[in-house]
Formats: sequence, structure tokens, C-alpha cells
Amino acid sequence: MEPSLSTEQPTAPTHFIHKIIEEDLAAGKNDGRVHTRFPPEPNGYLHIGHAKSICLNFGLAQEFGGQCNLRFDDTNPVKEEEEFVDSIKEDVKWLGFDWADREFYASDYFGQLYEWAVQLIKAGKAYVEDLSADEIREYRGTLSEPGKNSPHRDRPIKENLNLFEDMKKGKFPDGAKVLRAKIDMASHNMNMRDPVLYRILHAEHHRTGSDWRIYPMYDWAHGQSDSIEGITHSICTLEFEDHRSLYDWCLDALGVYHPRQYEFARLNLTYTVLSKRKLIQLVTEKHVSGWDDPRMPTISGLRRRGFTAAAIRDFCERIGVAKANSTVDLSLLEFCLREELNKTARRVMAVLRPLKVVLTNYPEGQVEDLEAQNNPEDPDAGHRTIPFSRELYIEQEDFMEDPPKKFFRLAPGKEVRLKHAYIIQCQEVIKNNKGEVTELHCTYDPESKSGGPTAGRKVKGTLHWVSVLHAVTAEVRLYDHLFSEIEPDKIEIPESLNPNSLETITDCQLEPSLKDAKPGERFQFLRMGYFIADQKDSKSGAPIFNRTTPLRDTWAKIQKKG
RNA sequence: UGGGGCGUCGUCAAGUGGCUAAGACACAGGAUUUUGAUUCCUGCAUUCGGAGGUUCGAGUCCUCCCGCCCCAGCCA
Repeated sequence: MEPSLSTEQPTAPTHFIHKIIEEDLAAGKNDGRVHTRFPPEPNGYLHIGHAKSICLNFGLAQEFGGQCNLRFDDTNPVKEEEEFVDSIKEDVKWLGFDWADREFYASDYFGQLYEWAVQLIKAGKAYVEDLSADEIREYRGTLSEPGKNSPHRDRPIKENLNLFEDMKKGKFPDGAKVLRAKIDMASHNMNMRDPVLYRILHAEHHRTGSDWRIYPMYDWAHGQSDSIEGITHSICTLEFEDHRSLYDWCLDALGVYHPRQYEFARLNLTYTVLSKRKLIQLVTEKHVSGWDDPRMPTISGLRRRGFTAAAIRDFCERIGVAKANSTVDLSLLEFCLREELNKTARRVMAVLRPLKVVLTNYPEGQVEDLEAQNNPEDPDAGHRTIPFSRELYIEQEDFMEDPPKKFFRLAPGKEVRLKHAYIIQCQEVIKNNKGEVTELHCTYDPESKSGGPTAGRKVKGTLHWVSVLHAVTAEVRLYDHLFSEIEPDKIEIPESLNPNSLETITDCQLEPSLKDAKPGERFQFLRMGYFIADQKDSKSGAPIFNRTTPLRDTWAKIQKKG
């Protein structure tokens, strides 16, 4: 391999958070430490938007020689489940990141968080509220009008302490009381109008069981968890920008180590829905087969679809990190995918919609083993042999009885090259009584054998094919966008769905080497696209393939233009 | 109409007062090709949401205006 003389370097990420860290390091902050965290709530599966955050947090730690924790933000027992923490761990690992022994849970800190709440009460900075949720809302005021103080705001510290302890002991029903920070009911920032710190929830927690009757709110748990873990840069999405002053207030009120929060714009993708609400809706209303349906933008869905972790990481690097809301073109993700698959996927031949071809001048009963390169982009991938015989299948769309001018494929009287094999010419079109083409009679040119001494003759088109006698029948699932709208969030779910997002073909004919494809194995079906043997349904000997993405199709574009 | 953010090519996104406003994707041409794939060339913002102003010089500084996003959960 020759060393590359290119001076082009992959553009190093220079986004604003990267710069902040560089500046912090230069200024000697945090003793030169960089410590981030990825803090998912275990109430759903991770999706491509989370991947952006994962790559950012783990990537920054990696680049600066720091560490990144995996921390589950499990402060709401009524929404969170073990199933989700398992899937999250699997997905982060699959993406290629390692949190070593730093797997943490906000629930690990419930004890400390409670003590800190007591400390806050003692400092006169928190009080127990008796008002109902509705009343609290009324007292909060509106965006343009200040709120009013709660009648319980000036409760004596001693009383607050007792009440809070009783809340902890489970003496009150859900919703009866709540602990609030005493900040400023007239603040322009709604989050500072005496935010709720603790609520009563008589619910089983997936980790702490029935130990607790009160659970901290996000704002009380997050910053302190960051503090406990020694996080230096707490990176979150834009909607938490308004929470930053509360994040800072809590840490300052306690006088503990104070990490800094930075916000970036979350990822949006064309033709894709990423909101948790809609993702859950897709699953519960069974518009998809589950969280890992290959059409889902979840990590598990993308994995099953055949995406690679490297392609997703590359994508996350290319989209950049900024504060402007943006919607990335899905074609960029597809580009990253194809770029990698082109280099790595083994080429094979598979006929999705078979049309039989009989080579009338080929000896009956003869079988030739032809040599085929596994991947022209990777000489190390080697070669394999493919059986060739008198009866073959070609793709239905590769034949037209009355073709337009620029159709380079098979038509009556026309010649094409069969990949790795011979040039054939169409002599006769056989039809059934409905007038449908059922079979083609062709002749082959024995002088045109691939790799042979007289193979030089050029024809315009090359087709993939499979020998009838040796073909393996398989199911193939063709996927398209789940949504037909470029901005599916603007429309409600049944209407926004693409009715043709899944097409299952059951009588595909594959070259024999595919018979024992292992679940999870990826291929390029020559001229058709990239496919993966489904990890759930495919079995060695009875393979089922998912189309990851089609190849770029210039011919389709020409046809569209007419 | 309170507060917090954001507006640079179709889409992302560099740019932090001084050469003709990076790069990628997309798109459009062309070359090579036993995948109409890949690869390779070429083109693609006289202009930075708008209007004024400061300056020898502004996407970058100032003023005003316009537009978009987020916040009134005992969700995160």
C-alpha cells in the first residue's frame, strides 16, 4: 500500500463545545480534566439523535484523554423500565463506546440528594407545599405575568423538616405535598418560580424498589449527579437552556463542586420522526413490528436494517455541532452508509423478481464454474465460483419488449453481458395466455466468456443472473422511508406514514453461496443494493434478507425525467 | 405582547474587521467502468434574514426591524 501523499485532512471538529474545552484546558481549569457523561432516561430506546449526543460526549472525552460516564437518569419510576436500560447499554456498546466501570444511576444518589434537600430546607431555601398541582399552576403566573407566593412559602424550617420527613416516610398520598425551592415567583424564567424539587410517588422503582416514596425531579437530580461524578462539561440539548440558571442555583445553594452546562441543537432528519412520543406511538399502535423494526430510526432498528456503527459515527461527525435548529438531509446518512459498505460488502448475485432465460445453444446438462471477484474495492476479499448453466434467472426489470432509446439492457434482438459470464442475445419472447412475458429464449456467444482470451467485445449493458438449477429461494424485505412526508412531524401519524415502506418478496433467487449466510452478514446484491441477513428471522439454510439501502440509481433518475 | 436562544448555498456547516465567503451532502454536466455502482474531473452563495450606521475596509462592530425555536409538568 502506498502512503497517501494527499495533504487533505479529515476536517477536525472545531465546534463551539470543542473550543470551550480547549480554552478551559489552556486556562488550567479542572486540573486539566475532561469528564463528560451521557445521561439517558431509561424510558425508551435510543435513536439516531441520541447517537449524536453519544458521539459528542464519548468523542470529546476520547479526544482530550478524559472519561465519559454512562448515567441513567432514572428519577421517574412510573416511566422507566429495566428493558430500556438493557437496550441502551447494548446500543452504546454497539456504537463502539466504552464506559468501563462507570455505569451510574441517578437513583444511586437518592440518599445524598435527600440529605442535600434537608440541607436546603435548613438554609431556608426550600419549603413543603400543600397546594395541589392545579393550584401551583395558577400561582405560577404566566409568561407575561409574575406568579404569587404560595401561602406555605414561609413555613417555619422546623415544620418543613418534619413534613419532608413524613413525605419520605410515606405518610401522604401521591400529589398531597411537594418540596419546592424558594427562589423567585416573579422571575422572568419560569423555571425559577419556586420549582418543584421532590414529588410523592408510591411507585416501584426499577432499582430501588419500594425504598422511596418521594422522588427528585430532574432539576434537583441532574446537576448534583454531575457534581458527584466530577463531570466537567455537562452537555445537553437546547431545550435545557432555560434550566441552566436553576442548575447553577442548586449547586451554588449547596456549595458543592460546580460543573458547567452547555447546550447544543438536537438532531432532526428529513423523512424521520425522532420525538419520543411518536416513536412510542409507532410501536404501541403497531405501525412497525417493534422498537427494532428496520424502518425505525432507533439504533436497534438501524442495526437490524444493516447500518454499521462506523457509518453512524461518521455521520455524527459530519453533521457538526451548533446551536441553530436544523434538519439534516437523510441522504447524508445514506451516503455515509454506502461509503463504508462499498468498501466492505461482499458482492453477490441475487435476482429479486425472476424472469427465466433459456440459452438455446448452450449444451443441456452442462454446468460451468465461473470465477467471480468478491469485492473489486478490496482485492483481499478474494474470489468464489458461481455455477452457470443453460437455464438462468434475470431481473424482470432488466428486460423490455419495447425499450426506449437509452435502455442498455435486454430486449428482442439485443445483446447484454451476463456478469462474470457470457454475452447473450435475445431471440424469442415467450408469453402466457394473458400476454405476460414468462420466458426468454436467448443464444450465448461462447467466444465472449469473462476473463477468456476473446472476452474483449464490448456491449453496453451488464446484468446479474442466477442459475435456475442452483438457485436458492429466499425472502427479501425491501424498505423505504417510513414516512412519505419530508417533515413528518407536521402531520399526525397514520396520515404521515408511507404505505409502501415495506415490500416483502418471497421468491427471490440467490446464488448458491448465499444459502448459508449468517444472520447479521452484509452483502451487496450486485446492481440492487446492500442487504443484511436479518438477525432475528434469518436462519442458515433459510436466509431472509433486509435491504439496507439501494445503490445509487442513475437509470431510475433518467426514467423519471422521461 | 415576559424571558432564553437562533438566523451564512436546496441541506448541514466553517468563518471571531483585511487575499476572489472553507468543506461535505444534494443537484447538474462530462470521463472511465464486465455493477447505468464505485472512481475521476467540472459547475454550483458578486453574497452572509432586512435596513441604516461606524470604518480605508464588515458575514464579522453598533442601532433598529423581520423571521424561526424553547419555557407556564408534581416529565426528562
